[in-house]
Amino acid sequence: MRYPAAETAEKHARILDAAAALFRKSGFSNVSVGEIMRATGLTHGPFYNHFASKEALMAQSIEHASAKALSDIDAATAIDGGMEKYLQGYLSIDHRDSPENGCLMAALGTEIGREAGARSAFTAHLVATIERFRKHLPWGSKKATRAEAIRTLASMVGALVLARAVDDDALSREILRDVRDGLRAGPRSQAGL
Amino acid sequence: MRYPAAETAEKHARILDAAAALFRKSGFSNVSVGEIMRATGLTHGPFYNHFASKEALMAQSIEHASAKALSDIDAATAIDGGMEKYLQGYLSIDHRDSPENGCLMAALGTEIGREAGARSAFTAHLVATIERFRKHLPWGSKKATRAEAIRTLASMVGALVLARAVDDDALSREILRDVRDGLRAGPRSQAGL
DNA sequence: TGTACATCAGTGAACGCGCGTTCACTGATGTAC
DNA sequence: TGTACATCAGTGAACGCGCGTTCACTGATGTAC
Repeated sequence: MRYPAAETAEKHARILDAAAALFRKSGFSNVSVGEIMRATGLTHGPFYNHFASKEALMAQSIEHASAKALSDIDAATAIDGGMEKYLQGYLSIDHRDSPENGCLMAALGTEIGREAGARSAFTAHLVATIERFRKHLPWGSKKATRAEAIRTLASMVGALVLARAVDDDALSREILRDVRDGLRAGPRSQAGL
Repeated sequence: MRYPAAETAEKHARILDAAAALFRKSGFSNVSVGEIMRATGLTHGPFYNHFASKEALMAQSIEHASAKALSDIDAATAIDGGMEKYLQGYLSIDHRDSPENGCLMAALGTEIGREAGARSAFTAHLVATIERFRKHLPWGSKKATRAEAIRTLASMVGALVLARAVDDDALSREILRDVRDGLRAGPRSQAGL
């Protein structure tokens, strides 16, 4: 039967929401089209009214999650000291335990390189994230270089990936805490080796 | 037909080699038991003479790759300045482009948390790796704390994951270079913020 | 040392299952008059 | 405003396919005598 036009756009958005959450929680290959559609309260058939294929949905769900993630950073950095809070929140137990609402890179990082469509959407997300980090890293504008933004991001993503992969809660918390402390200490000294 | 006893053990090892390489290259769910067996030159049937299930193979292939990876670190650190070379090699284009022979954590990081058997094998690997890093980080024994080892590892894994996920070769090389430069600079200063 | 036979890793057809995707059908909505 | 009908998102059965796993069978190896 025919449905009100307004509902169609809203269902499209609901499919994207469900896909973005389920993909981050379980990985691309462990989530079926049927599972995503069930999560929106529909049967699997109309999926192809909304998306050309599962692969197309992967790419679009990354764009969808990226827009949300970037606006979260923008909201955080709009207030004073917001970036510091953002960094600490990123390396929190809560974030570790809710991949479905969390960082794309930490949740799907190792799988994205294998999906052509996902890769380019992801690249755009990373470029935008680096730029925001560069502008807003809390240790002052003079030292806040693009290289430092990249190093900070790599630490954060690596820490979350390891903290989630590990079986041992004490070790997992230790990883998050150590990297949090390292960020609080500011950029790497240039007087090392 | 019956086969020489010596061949059986050798085939078991070949299955583990093939699995460890294919899993790192394509991810657990994108590699089938048949594909692994074909890579060893056998048909899929005898797989179950060697392993109880695909899931059991995942866990054992992690142990197998871990043993190899740890002995590589040991070999590197046996010579002077070896650890520095190891760190630079980790963040090289070659390593980025050969996940099948490379770091477990960077290749399967986001998938391991979802596989119970793989998780505990991975945890043992991470514990052993952290300990080796702690002992051998190149900026001198006084500053080489466990926390610094963890921070270094998180940076390296994050950098490789991002460098592989990205579509843009220049950005990918920039990520590797920036994190390499950051490691060369030594541990984070405590005089930051 | 030579012969008879039990062993068991490998073969390849077969299993049930869930996947991504397609399609004939339904029927309230939106539109033409 | 009221009626007739074309539209099209949703339904759910069906498709071919590859997956993990099983199993009756094969036949050279290793062993008992």
